[in-house]
Amino acid sequence: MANVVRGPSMHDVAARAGVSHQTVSRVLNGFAGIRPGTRDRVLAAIADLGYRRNVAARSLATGRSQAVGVLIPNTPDFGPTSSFYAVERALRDAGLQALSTTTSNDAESVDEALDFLFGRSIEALVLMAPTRAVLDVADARASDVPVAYLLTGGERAPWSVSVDQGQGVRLAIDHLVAHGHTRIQHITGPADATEAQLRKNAFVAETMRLGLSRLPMIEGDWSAQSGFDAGSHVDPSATAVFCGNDQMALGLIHALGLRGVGVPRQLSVIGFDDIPEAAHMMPPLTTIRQDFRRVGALAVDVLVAALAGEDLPDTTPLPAELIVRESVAGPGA
Amino acid sequence: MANVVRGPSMHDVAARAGVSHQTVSRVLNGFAGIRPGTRDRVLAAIADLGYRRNVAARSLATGRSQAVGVLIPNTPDFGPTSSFYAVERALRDAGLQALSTTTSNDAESVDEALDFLFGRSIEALVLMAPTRAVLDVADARASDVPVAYLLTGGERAPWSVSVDQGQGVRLAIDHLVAHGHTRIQHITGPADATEAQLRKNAFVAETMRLGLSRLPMIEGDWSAQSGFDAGSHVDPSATAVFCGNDQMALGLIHALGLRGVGVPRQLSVIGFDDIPEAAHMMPPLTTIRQDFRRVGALAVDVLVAALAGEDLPDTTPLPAELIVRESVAGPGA
DNA sequence: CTCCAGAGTGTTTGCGTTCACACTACGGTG
DNA sequence: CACCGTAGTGTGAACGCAAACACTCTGGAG
Repeated sequence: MANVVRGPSMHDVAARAGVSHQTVSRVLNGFAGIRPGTRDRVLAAIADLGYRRNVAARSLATGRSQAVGVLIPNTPDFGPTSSFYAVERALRDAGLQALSTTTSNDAESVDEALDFLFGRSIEALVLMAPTRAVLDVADARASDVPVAYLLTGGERAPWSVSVDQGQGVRLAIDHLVAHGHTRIQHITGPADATEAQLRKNAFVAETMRLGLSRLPMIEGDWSAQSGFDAGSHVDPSATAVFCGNDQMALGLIHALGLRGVGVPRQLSVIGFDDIPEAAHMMPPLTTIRQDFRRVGALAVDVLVAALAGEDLPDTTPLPAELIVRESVAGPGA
Repeated sequence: MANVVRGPSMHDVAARAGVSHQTVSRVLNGFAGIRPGTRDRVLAAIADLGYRRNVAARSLATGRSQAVGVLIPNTPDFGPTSSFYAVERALRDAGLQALSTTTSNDAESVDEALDFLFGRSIEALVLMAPTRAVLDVADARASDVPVAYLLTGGERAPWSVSVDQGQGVRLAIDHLVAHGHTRIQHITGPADATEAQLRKNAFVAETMRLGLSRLPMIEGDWSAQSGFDAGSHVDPSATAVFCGNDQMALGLIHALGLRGVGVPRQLSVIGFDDIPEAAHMMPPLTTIRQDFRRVGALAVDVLVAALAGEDLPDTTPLPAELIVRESVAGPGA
């Protein structure tokens, strides 16, 4: 305590401006009813002294932290990262502080991360929960603050913000079908990932609805490497593959190339996400775009509304968008 | 203030345990000289009440925030993101709180971000400064806290943590030369990016040292799209291209493919960074790997040492590593 | 001229914690 | 047996701010 340099306090500012510290507080908080001359003197004193309000004292006095926790999966993937950046920005714009922490998907790690966040008395939480395990851990602790869910694909509505996975999948399948494909195989994301399951379920539902052949699914883990590995398990009779994300599509196309299978000449491939690299893969990848930034911003809107006691904004899942490039052609074209 | 629910305080715990609040504090802070029985009673009371220490009050009393700011460029690229996650993790492991905020590279945005961070009275700062502009803004404000620099490529030593850009570039050039290339062209990162300039300078130095042909440089902006655009400006006499990063290499290879130029048959390409997708590009990309996570962790080590008043750890730039794949062959192979 | 309303400002208290210091009880020493 | 050191614990103040309340002017109505 002794060796810590403390900056000027309100009292110092007040002394210099010849007013009371309360007046300084009022100026700072934009209260009405301050004589312009007084306000100017206070402002000048603040500038002179380089005064900054002490956040700790403020939050102790008010009992509010102005902090919102953000739990981020520790994989530097384009989607979650984009959403996170959007969340951070929106939070700051709303005058809130983002308290972010990364975590792996195991229960212990999540629990520890939540301990950290709740320990800093966050007022709300953005939970990026790619797996049910993460969701379960979070559910296990009664949270007295509002929580917005990301990456859960609509689960926990209306508190979840998402892109409509089912609609995105249908966009993909219908595009393949429009090109004449009936034997479509699916490389899924990891079994524990909520969005992977949603895409898988939607894939099954849509192929059944359209009466398409049912080919075995191949499970990947989102990584390009797993897409590559999946390449050796592609059904010989398949004419198109719907990949759970773009990275796996990249790996798959690599593997196919090694086996002399041309995309899209011999096999069509469609991805999901539309990462920036998708446009420059060989061939450029036809895929389903998700607006990650918008999703992140909307999550903050939800929390801000909740904190203000207002009605929540509309959180029906946002539409995905088909991006047509060159990895899809007719079967046997 | 009235409508805010406040949790139990030290006094509540003390009352329940039949001790003074000071004893509770001592137990919490792990002071020696507490009778085991007393400690147990306090611990039990804490558990019963679900007591959590109030961070605001603590930091007001100590004058320390335990918070370390992290300034992140708002581009969700693999490298910075990986480093950021490593920083966040290391900070938490060190008992510090990461206060992260993203920013674009313009002065105003950076200034605003720094306002935010310093306004929360951070004790140290991890500055991810990809451009000189960011560095300049940060320099303009006298910071009384230690700052660790990332992405500056060794500038601001010993406070900067980086991968040795020069050595990485030499690795790349030497690899190309070993394959018989003498006409190597360079696609640079954006002119304002520090690391881009370092790579460029190292490229010039190394090609001169080896007496290689001097071909015009092409400026990109790190994006795959800019690499693609660069494709139409590749010198016809070049036999190899050294790309400032992997994404640009991806775009370049795409553009070359469109013009019927095979990689590496007709032109060799080498990247930089080794993003996870590099292994599955067509062809798999030979590139220079940077250990982003290690760099992030080391930045925290620097700050922790500085805060503890200890000697700084060794921050000589870390070595880059050549990853040989298939995008490099002999000229006219 | 007195009174009152209200604009503008000051005073006091409390937020939950740590720090500095004070106190108590107990055992050993001279 | 008085004394002192020390282990264990308590007391009061301070941290910087916001909230509640109290005060002092000024000008206009009566």
